[in-house]
Amino acid sequence: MLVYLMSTVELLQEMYERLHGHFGAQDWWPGDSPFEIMVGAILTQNTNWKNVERAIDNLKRADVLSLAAMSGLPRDLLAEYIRPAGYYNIKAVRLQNFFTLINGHWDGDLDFFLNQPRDTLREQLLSVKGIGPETADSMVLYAAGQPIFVVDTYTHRILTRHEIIDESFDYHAIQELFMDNLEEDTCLFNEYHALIVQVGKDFCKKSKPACGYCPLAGLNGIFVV
DNA sequence: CACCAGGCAAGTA
DNA sequence: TACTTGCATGGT
Repeated sequence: MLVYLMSTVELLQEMYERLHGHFGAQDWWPGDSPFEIMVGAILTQNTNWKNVERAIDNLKRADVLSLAAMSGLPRDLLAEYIRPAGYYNIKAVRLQNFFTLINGHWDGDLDFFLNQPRDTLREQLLSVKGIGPETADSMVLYAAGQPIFVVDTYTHRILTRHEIIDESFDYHAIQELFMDNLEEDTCLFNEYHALIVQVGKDFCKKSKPACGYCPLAGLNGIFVV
């Protein structure tokens, strides 16, 4: 009997096709402007998106959802607006650190900032205290529209449960796995990450490995119980 | 009631 | 280097 093992390229393509076939296009990121997307990226850290929407809505109703307006807010007031997103004191500081980068080094010109070469842009974002790899990559991909693969906890959990990687793979290793084996395509990376989040929410919760009806069941020959 | 959500940084050993 | 902890609201 002949056993055929998929290559990594085929595996990641198969995974994408299954997810896209099951969930359809996700059309991320929900946000009306690059600035809103970047604010949302900081607010959604370890936080349900629904709560982020409440915070964004507060900012919109106060008519301060712009770089100029938000930069001028005292920290306490900013924290009050974003309270529903949780961690509001820390996130207020993180937002202000981000504003300082754009205003200080780029004279408040967000479009110019976002049009830098990808790796330079990523480095600048990572230099901000409060912007880590996932937040930076979310901004690069969804606000700047430049091709980079966003990794999150669901990505790590799904890949380990299907024995595509072992526990030791860190953020960068997982990112390389996708980027070395897929076409460097903004639209593909955009959809792929969004689909992973969706299948994670529905089928791959931390304490509920109920993947019986999961669209990824049997991927890589592994039927997760 | 416990647990989780589209992380990150600082502290400890 | 490799864990652990603080941050905090709102939903299930």
